[in-house]
Amino acid sequence: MTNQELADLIFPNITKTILDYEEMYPKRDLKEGAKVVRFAPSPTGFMHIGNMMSATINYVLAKSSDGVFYLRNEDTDQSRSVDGAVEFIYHTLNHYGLNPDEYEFNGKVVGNYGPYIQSERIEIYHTFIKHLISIGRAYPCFLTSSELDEIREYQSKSKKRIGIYGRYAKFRDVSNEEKAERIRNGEKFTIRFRSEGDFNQKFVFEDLTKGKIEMPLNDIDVPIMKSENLLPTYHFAHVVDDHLMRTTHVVRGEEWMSSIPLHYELFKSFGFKMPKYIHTSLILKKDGDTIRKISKRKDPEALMFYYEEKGYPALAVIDAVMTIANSNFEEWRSNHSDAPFYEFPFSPKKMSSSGALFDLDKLDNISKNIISKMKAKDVYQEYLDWAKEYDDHIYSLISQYKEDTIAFLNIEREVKKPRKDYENYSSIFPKTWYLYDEEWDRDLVYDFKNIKGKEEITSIMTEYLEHYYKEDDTEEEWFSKIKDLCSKMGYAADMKEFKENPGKFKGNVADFTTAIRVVLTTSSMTPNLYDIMKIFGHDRMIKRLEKFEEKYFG
RNA sequence: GGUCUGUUGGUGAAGCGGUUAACACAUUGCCCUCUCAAGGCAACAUUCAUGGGUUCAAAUCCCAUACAGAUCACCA
Repeated sequence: MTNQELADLIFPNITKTILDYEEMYPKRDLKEGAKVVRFAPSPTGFMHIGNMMSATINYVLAKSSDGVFYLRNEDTDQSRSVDGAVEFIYHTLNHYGLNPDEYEFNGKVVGNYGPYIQSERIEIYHTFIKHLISIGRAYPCFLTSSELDEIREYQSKSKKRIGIYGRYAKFRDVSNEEKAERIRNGEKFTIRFRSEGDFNQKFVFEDLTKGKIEMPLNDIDVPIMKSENLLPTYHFAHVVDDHLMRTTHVVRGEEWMSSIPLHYELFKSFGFKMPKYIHTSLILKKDGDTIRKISKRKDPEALMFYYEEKGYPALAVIDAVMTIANSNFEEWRSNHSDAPFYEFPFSPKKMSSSGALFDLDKLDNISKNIISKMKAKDVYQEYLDWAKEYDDHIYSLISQYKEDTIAFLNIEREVKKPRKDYENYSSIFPKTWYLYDEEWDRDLVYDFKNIKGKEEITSIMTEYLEHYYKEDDTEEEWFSKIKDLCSKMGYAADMKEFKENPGKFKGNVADFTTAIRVVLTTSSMTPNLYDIMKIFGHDRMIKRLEKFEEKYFG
């Protein structure tokens, strides 16, 4: 029995040839140097920061070369697939502006190289497997899982290399007649690649970030098709898909590095050119004294949900990821503060070859800078969008007090050196709640620092409101009045004077304004008092004073 | 155990045979200041995992050791 006959027996319904697919998916007509890249997650878990980094790098590579960025759903492991994972991937790419040029979602296919969902490509895989069987480079293998276990156990006990190779590849040289017989008897089988490599020979592989690496040739007969669902394994799908979709650059995690010898041989067996590879190092996490791979279970910040829930601006997350990917991104960013991130000249060579810790402090810093440069109304809008999704109470408050909220967010904004108070939208409310009258029902804690004596505080406030406050004072007028009243009541209006002679005064301007500030906000740490008073206006200040008296005088 | 990769301060890192070992974040201190935030100025690795070697000269080249990580599934 010939190999071709065996192939026909296994795949009787496959009539196309690999040449048919070559014609169906011709070389892409792109300009010289254009990169074709893909983001190819498997829906076995939710999108995490490592995926995000890979997607971002892919996007930059495609955009900066006028290439193509496509999305491929690697769903060949259907038993482990997680509900909602696919939706979340689309949502996340969209949220961060990493929209693919080609994709397939909810029955809609965009692009000429699909299907973009692996489970829909089964006929293609079978055609390619059939081809391999017909040329003697693949064969059905009837090893059961318990036999496989035995082999593995023996190998590890006797310290031999683990895997189905050489004499362990029991069905490699069994006659086609016997194989056909077993198939006709309904025996389950997997299709294995028939390796021709010699483990003692080396070849040189060039990774775009790690450089030249010497590796042994593959000699393992790996499964390329699973017996259960007849879907290909990752390795085989990678070769077929990235060839047919004309991928030029594969960006994937470092954990794939060690299957390079296999992929190398697989591509060679078809006579296909290998794409270029960028193996990215893992994102690590410091856990006490040890450093380990970031974990979806232990580290909330590993999953992309975290950043949306906290309300980080999408750009901040992208910039933080880019900073890890290429450390010179930061410098570029400071010189091109308004340029889209994909204009950054990303270089795979500049990627760190050791794993990086994802630094949340750094993210906060990047994010504070980004938010500080936004216009108040834009901050408000994003804050509102965030609240709508995650906090009904805040949402209704800030909708109701839109003008006040924007005015508050505008304090010391749009100046050369704007305030950097907020690292994300969830951190705004804890710092601004006192703006809203409704919030003053809570158990109030006033933090007065140096000013002691509630009568003193009340008289400062009363005095100020009755005789000094004027709605349309400029900031200069306002402050000189504060100083006047301040010295009239025995406080030093001038800080230097106070420092030279502290014993002469009850306190200084700072203490004096603290009293006002805390009555109005309960906090000694707020933005510019003048601006806050402007927002409040006379009546609300009176109300705040009443609140204060209620609390301390009953 | 096999195969690969990596190791520069608290973190991310620059560095590519001769540098006071950049820069950013964090931290600390001072200044400025109505508080805060910001800003300004400082401090923070005598040393580049360790041990050898090459060299007039090494974080940079070579070798060994240690440690860390990845992988060795009909998971991706």
